[in-house]
Amino acid sequence: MPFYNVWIEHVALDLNQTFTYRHDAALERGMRVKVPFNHRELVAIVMEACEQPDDPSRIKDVIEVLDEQPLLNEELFGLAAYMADTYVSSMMSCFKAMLPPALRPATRRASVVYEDWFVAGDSTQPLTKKGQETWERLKDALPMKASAFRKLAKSHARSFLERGYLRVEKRRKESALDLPEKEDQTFALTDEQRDAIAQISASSHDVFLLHGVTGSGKTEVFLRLAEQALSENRQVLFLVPEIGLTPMMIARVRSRFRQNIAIYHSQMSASEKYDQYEKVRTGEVQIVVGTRSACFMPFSNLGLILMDEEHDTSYKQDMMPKYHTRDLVLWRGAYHHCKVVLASATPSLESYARAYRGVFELVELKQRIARTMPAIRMIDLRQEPVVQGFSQSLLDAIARRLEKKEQVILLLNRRGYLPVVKCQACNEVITCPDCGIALSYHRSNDSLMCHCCGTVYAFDHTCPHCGSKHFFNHGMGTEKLEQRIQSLFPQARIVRMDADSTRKKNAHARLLEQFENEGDILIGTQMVAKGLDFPNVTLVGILQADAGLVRSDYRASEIAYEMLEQASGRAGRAEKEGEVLIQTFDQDHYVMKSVQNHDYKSFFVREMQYRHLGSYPPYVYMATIVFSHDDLEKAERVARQAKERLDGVRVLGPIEISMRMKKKRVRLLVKDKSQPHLETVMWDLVHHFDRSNVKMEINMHPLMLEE
DNA sequence: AGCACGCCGACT
DNA sequence: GTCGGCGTGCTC
Repeated sequence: MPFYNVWIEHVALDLNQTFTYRHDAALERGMRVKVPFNHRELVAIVMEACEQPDDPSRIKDVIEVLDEQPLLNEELFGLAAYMADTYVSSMMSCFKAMLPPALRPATRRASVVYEDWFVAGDSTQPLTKKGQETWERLKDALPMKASAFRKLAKSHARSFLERGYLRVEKRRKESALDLPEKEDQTFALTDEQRDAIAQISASSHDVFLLHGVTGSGKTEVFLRLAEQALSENRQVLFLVPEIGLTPMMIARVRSRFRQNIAIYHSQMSASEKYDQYEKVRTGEVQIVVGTRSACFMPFSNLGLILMDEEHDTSYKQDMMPKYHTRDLVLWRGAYHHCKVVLASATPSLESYARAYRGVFELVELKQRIARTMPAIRMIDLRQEPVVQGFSQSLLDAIARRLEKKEQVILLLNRRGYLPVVKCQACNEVITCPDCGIALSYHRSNDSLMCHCCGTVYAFDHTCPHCGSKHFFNHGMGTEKLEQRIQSLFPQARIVRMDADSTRKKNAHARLLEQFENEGDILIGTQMVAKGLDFPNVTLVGILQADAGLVRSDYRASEIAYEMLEQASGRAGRAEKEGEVLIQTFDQDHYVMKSVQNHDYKSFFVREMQYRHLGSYPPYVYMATIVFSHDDLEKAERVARQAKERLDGVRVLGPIEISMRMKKKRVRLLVKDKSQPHLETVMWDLVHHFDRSNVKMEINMHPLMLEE
């Protein structure tokens, strides 16, 4: 049959349909071809052979076949279709997300990137005195990247080359990430770990939620489960939120499985990604450890999927297609009839709710290995004054730890920081009378705005509860904090970690190493709350603990709980007993109470009531639609027209949100009890709504409403 | 998406 | 008279 339906290269939703071309030789689904399309040549992916169309006069010929073998197998084709449906995206955008860069439709073959390295040559030619010194200093560091050597040797590199001290060698560009080497250690299992493994192995369920407190030895459970799958000759997918944040965990998995493992993450070069992808496809490796994009690896015989820190928001992609890794691995797990283990010390409400209802099987690890949970102490800021961020209690505690040569982590909570307005006299936050949500302050026009219904209120600088005119001034940077703590403890060696200091490649890992080896105090934003495991850290101090609680986002409490609980888990991870101090204005808040007792379940129960009352996930499914245009009026008008069209679902908005790419933006929030119904309604909008030049972007199941 | 076509204003 | 601005329509 010489006719084929293909998906063309464009990712636009307007072109989310197959086109028919003619080709006389046989083509297989998943091969790339080059085709003429609207005055140009495009790459396309073959979907299927088809009958001769009704109007064959328009049909053009395939220009060239680009692959001998299909790039995507039947499973991955199915996954693309599921992803496109679920996230209201085009098939092509899904293909592009799934394939490593080297194999994406527009690229012809894997491009291998080389870079210059210097290796030592054997030369005895004379050098200048300065040159000799430089050579002595640097020769032992060879071989080394040419660019790095040039930086260190200043002007000498050229003369070294000319005189034969250096030779240039082309080497394949490698990942910028250095993972630590680690000796493999197999730990004896505790009874609890043994039970967890036995429960998962013996169960007839497919999906598990492993709820294990920080330090309960989840990694060893993962490794044992992986060993089991491997012994049955099946492959293992091990997902982590960000490679850079869990270097020790990766090192442990790698040291256990050595040659058997592929690592896949966003910082790798295109050719490295391609290599790893091929190794999985050919079955050369059996285990893949990777970040969210690793969920597309071409496994043939998957036996186990592990998803660590399943609550982590980096599992949700924020570009089209806006997929959540969890949904995709559940689909793949079902396809391969293999077990999926979602793990976290602070599970997402969605996952825990499913475990609660028995959709997933709950497995718990309640005890730390040979240690107790750290003691948590609330410092009531209504009783004790804060001076430039610190209470006296916290400063005393820091001094005690430094004296004992132990390490301290200080966390400044700025997550999702929105400038809410809180009264100094009565401690109330100004809220929207219609929505009951904290209003956020907008400096530009000195007004208060509700990010739920979009109403703007004038701010008369008077508390509506008590009439006071004094408000708390939230807002302190890590830099200021560092200066302050340095002046109080001049001897202390301080490492600061925030978005600013970690902008450079590998800065993250370098700063952590610096802290572990020669630091006393680590100051950082919430990024220091995740995954770190330093045995000598015995005190964790949290400043502005309630900054997140008064956020207008419906997930504020969940995020705050997660942050506090994860941060507490950083203290006392070895034999030394840990201590956590939380500075709060609101120690009776249920988030604070639950954290203090390490009681996730009580947090869950309270939070679910709130979600139920407000009609929020997991009780409803949500989607946002963002309209963007130069002209705000026009974007709003089209948004209102779209709202009219959305039938049988609840729609909130439109509200104006922040500008992006110089475009004004407005947002609709859509809610419905049925996921399939929500999908149907959104697809209907995409197909039949005339958005007349206004860009429309859909985000299904968004995690962040502020965009 | 991205290109051609078309219909208007300001220049050699 | 033409060059080029970007609105509209179409793509097997």
